[in-house]
Amino acid sequence: MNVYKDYLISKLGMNNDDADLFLSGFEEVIYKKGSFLQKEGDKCNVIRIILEGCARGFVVVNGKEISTNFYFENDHTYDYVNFLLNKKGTLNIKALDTIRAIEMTIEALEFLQSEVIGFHRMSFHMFKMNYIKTENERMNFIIKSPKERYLNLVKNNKHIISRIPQHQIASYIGISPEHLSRIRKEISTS
Amino acid sequence: MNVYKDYLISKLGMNNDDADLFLSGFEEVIYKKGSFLQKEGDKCNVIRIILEGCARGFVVVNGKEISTNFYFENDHTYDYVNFLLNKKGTLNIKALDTIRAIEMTIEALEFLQSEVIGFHRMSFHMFKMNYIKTENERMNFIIKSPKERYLNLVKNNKHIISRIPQHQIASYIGISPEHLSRIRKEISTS
DNA sequence: TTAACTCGTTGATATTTATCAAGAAAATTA
DNA sequence: TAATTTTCTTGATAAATATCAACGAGTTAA
Repeated sequence: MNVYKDYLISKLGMNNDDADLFLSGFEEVIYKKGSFLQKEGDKCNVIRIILEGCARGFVVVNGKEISTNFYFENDHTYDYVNFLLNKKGTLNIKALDTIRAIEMTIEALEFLQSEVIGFHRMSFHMFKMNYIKTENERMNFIIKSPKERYLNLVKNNKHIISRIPQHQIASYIGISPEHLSRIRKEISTS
Repeated sequence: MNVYKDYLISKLGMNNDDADLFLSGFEEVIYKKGSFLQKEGDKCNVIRIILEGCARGFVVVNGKEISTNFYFENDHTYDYVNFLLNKKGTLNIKALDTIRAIEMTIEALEFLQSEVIGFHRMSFHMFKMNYIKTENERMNFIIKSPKERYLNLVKNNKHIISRIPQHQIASYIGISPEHLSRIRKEISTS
């Protein structure tokens, strides 16, 4: 967990003791490549942070898997929307590599948040960062063409380009795998 | 401001005194129809809550105005993403009606949030609700067709359908005004 | 009241994108 | 290594969507 502790301290500004207290609520878990971290219909009652490996969030529409998120080191993987709405999860999350993660029940997290104001602030902060990402992606669907959305990933999300299969990236930016292939060809010959 | 006070108490669970304290930081402002609440490049240093009327957020791309948000009673209209990133606003917000709103500097808000833990929790809560909306819209771009996105508005956002001109709704769901017109025709004859 | 403007619709056409089918290249497994 | 599966590419065609142009109905403003 030390990698994540470093992240809490250096990136999120926690002090050493708070970081230890926060991490004490977690348990380490391994997911094998191809296994599910979460299936559609599961209750979302655990928060999960990836320490190593990456995962893909997807929904199944007309028998096809459509990617909605990718998760990497230090990312949270839980279905926050359905947790907030107290509904069952609608998301599948599958390991693309062997994953090492830490997990805590949401009840434990909420207790920490209510007892230690620093945690509450930190949760809010992490949430804001996540919001910025989501809002930017939403705006990109309104404003940009598929080609521009792809170039945006190339520029700002190299980890997605380098670690995720191309056909899964395609659905993430809202196009077919064939079309993404042609967009890439067009880019490379210009 | 009493309408918004009722909203704070009944919908967001604040008590009477906290609601009064919160509202004491605000000043009431009127915007005439067609005027700008905010222009691209403005510093985002004020939070604004609409009491009456509605407004449209848009960006200009290739000389065309593309709608990115609509704001109604009780909505916040500030450019949160650019505020968080400490950048200049990228959004234009224009009054579609005469608007009555209340405004507070962000510094004043942050002071209240740091002094009164209830405000901090409330801010987080409002933020979460906003996040759910944004994330759902992002997912709709990935998963749903333009027709389905429009039907979704008809079902869940009647205030948008009834109060916003159709060609502005079109860009909001990522299509041309002509295409939305044809989608509507198709729906009405089936 | 007339003139100008906004809004929605429709048709013709061009462009973009999806779908279907096949195969090559790369990675994984037996 | 051979076999299998996954991934990516390409071509042909179909479907979806944008663009351009025109028009009429309402609204707003002079």
